[in-house]
Amino acid sequence: MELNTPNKNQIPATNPLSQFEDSPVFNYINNLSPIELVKSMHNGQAFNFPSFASPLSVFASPQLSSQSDARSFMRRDQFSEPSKPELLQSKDENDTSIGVFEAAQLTGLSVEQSECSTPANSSKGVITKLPGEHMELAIEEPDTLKYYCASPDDNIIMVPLKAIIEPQMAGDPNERYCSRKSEKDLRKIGQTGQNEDEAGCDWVALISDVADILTLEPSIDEESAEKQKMVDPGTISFISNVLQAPQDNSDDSETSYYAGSSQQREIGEPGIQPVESGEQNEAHQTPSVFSGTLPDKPIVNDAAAKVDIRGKSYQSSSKQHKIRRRCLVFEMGAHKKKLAFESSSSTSSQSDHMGASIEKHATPRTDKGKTLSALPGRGIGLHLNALTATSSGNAVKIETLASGKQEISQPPSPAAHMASGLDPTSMVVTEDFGISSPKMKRQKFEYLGASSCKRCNCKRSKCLKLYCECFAAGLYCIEPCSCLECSNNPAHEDTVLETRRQIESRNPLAFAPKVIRNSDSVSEFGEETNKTPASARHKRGCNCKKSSCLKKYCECFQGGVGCSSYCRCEGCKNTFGCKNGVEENDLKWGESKIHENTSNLNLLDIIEKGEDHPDLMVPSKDSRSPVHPQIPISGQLSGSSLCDVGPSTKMRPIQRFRTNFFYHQPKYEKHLQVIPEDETPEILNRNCLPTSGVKSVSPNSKRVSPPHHGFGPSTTWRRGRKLILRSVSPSPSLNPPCEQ
DNA sequence: GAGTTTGAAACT
DNA sequence: CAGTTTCAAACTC
Repeated sequence: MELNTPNKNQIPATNPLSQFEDSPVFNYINNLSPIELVKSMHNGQAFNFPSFASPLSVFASPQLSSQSDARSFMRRDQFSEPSKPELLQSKDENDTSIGVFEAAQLTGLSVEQSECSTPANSSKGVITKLPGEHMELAIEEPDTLKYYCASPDDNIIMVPLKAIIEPQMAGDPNERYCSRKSEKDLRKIGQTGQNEDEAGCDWVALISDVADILTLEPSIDEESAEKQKMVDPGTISFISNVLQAPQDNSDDSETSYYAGSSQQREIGEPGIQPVESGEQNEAHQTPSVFSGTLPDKPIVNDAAAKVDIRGKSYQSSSKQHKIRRRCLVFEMGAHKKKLAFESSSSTSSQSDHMGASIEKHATPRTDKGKTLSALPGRGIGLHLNALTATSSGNAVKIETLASGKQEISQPPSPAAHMASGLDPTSMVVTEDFGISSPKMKRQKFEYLGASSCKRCNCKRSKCLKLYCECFAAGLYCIEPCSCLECSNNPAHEDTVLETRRQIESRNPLAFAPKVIRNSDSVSEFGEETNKTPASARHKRGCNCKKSSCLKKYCECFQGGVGCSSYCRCEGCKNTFGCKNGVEENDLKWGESKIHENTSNLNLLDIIEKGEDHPDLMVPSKDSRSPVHPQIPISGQLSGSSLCDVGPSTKMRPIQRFRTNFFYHQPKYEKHLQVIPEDETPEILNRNCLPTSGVKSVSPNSKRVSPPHHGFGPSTTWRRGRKLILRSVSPSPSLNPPCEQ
């Protein structure tokens, strides 16, 4: 996060941005969210993440607003000549700093692209290239956003933002160089707080890649674009689109997949070639990773744009639906790690953390029915959900297979670490398709406990129910699966999507990560919950009766998290600590012991729920209270808190997003799935209610309902909680670097 | 590998 | 919403 955080002080006085900073717009934006505004803005701005635009849509009528923004963007784009003050002016004119901002950034993308592709004439690049296809693309994005806004699948949207940006920060100098050409312009356009030169460069670079795709790829046919527009959101989210990240420079063309519709486009990006480098790849990885997990279309798009990767993309000759199964597996063993990083051309850039890398897998792998090469070492299964718990700064590795499959490597989440006792730094998440035997299958889950690359064995569900781990993970079944009559495959995509939709309609969180980190939700509010050892928990909690939560029957246990007050388990002996952990930790911090281990009701939990439970923020139909207690009572809300966002969500979409707990999730993690799908907006809105307070517990359900107004005992508790939290020093392993 | 246990998911 | 059934993973032998 540090990297991402723009440091104005570091900006040279001569930096052109300084002028920009003086602008009212800049100030205004800055004021909106003092903390990391820049970052968030950028993140949210990611052009290829239509979902970002969704802030508006999320809170209001996504479609309209999205399009509106888009149009505005287009107009602005035309206006926005890189070097012209007009941009600034337009911003000033613009009522919304954010909306404009986004537009501006989008424009910036175009600009960047133009310049990169045509260095000679940077200023003209934008206009000259916008027409035609580019324009369409720009417009199209909004549409996509629209879908995302409405789709429950949005859950992941926020993730990519940081993911992308941050990696970019460490981007390749070469790339920066390219970006720099237009950097100045970009800054004028989109720069709000990102004054830091390097950051700016990276950011620009990121955009530029996207822009490259948009502008450089003449081959993109309109038809495809149209189809994408038509794509069902659910489809997008479900399908495991994969970014192809060919890293071989030798590859002349790169393929991007518009997974959103399961359709792919082939995009040649010669212009990006120079940029491709290990670092570059690294920078791009993150997005890629998320793309796989997230609602696809936007991300994929982005991924395609960003991921200049080597490795052959999985292309379909006839725009077939490209669906790939993605699996995340922790690969244990140093050699694996080494492989992962060495193979990637980029090992380097991320100074303090393992570099993310995209590597092409030498051994071709294929989708179900084809031979898969086994990876060396023993893999630890990591469900996508597991990513949610990953601490920021951890390297993410995406391994793109020749067949189009991707491997995503990522250090295990804290929870996983806790569960496994493994050194986070020694682990790499790798997709391992080679594990097919039951033994191996089990091994996958050994440490993380999170579901990982699933290989189901369904016999009656056709792999279209949540019983099926593949389906539940949003993956198509692949060869290693032993399922019968499987319908969870590209051939039945429609069915799969429809089923998914149905399930989501029943339970919007059905495909959400089962394990979430508390810190995610709370960080927003200035809490340090993530510093609590037991910072992860199961979304719904378990209901174990006989396993004492000590076996993998228990989802909490399996997920490597402790049981929480959400659990209805009996005789819980979960060693990961949540229930116990909370108690213990709190006690350590001086809080009086309030609850029993197995107690279903405990004030700490209640409090914790109120503060830490993103998952509490569930759809209205969920019995759990969505109200976030912290806001009203604590009075500690940061300026960026949800409440602060204020009524003008429209005006400040990004800000609003920023306040979203998702947004604050550590860079590479939670976003992927932690982000609840549609409910996010609702949640946020509710959270803003000033009346929300500490939740009351229902003995039976262990669910809490928000007290209405009033600072009763709950307030006290809450306060106690806060005090405790403040006094506690974060656990390094669990605490991602402070974003600030 | 077969059978049992377990608890989530689905159903009523 | 609670109780029951179905299901497949986890587990045991």
